[in-house]
Amino acid sequence: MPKMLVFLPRAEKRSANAHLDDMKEDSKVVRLDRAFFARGALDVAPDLLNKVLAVGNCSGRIVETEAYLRDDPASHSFRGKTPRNATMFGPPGYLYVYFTYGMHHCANIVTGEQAGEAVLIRALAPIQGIDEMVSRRRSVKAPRDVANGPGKLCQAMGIGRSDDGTDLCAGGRLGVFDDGVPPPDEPGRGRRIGISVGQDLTRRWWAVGDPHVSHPTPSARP
DNA sequence: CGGGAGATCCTCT
DNA sequence: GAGGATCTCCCGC
Repeated sequence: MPKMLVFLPRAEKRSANAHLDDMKEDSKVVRLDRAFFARGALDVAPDLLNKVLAVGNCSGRIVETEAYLRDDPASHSFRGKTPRNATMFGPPGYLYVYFTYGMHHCANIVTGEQAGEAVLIRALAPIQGIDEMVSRRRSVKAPRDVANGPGKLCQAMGIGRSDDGTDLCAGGRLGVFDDGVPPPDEPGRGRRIGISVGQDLTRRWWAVGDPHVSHPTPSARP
């Protein structure tokens, strides 16, 4: 595993993986394994709420997710495998990153058994490496606006198309962790954001009341 | 805070 | 060519 050198503050003497090293030393923190992601996206999506997405020195709590399956016209996998969405048809636990609108990236985690399904990570509550995340986010200062959207969180975490196909269960600098905080007992559930088809499906989940959720109100009433 | 327009380019038809 | 699993800026309340 290469030591990734990101934009660490000069005062920081820790390695880019210091955060992950800290998490490994904490017995309460465990990396989610293949089995977690091998389930259906409709089960994984709500279970990912309150889990921690880590990329090198930065991490954030997942507070909003959406599920995309093959039966869904809004899913990239709806019309079959292509060079772009190939990762979606691979094994679970891999990161599927796509580029859209000519300027944004979105990060998904492949679920199920090679069935072309994945869970879109829509928002994070920053935990560690906040300064670094802010530095990658133009003029945004408010912590609330650093990663409260799928494109924003990719920019903040430094996730790009080159990260597509990364195995999150392999122990690398990208991973999802359980730090002991359980998913919400009653997560919000409603319609997804920014799609023109498959709008009837309620496949979006979020942590109710968390200020980092991208769209707290629009889909609150499906 | 909410709505609307424009940016910008990769992907598939 | 058309259309995005979006974001920022700008306007109005």
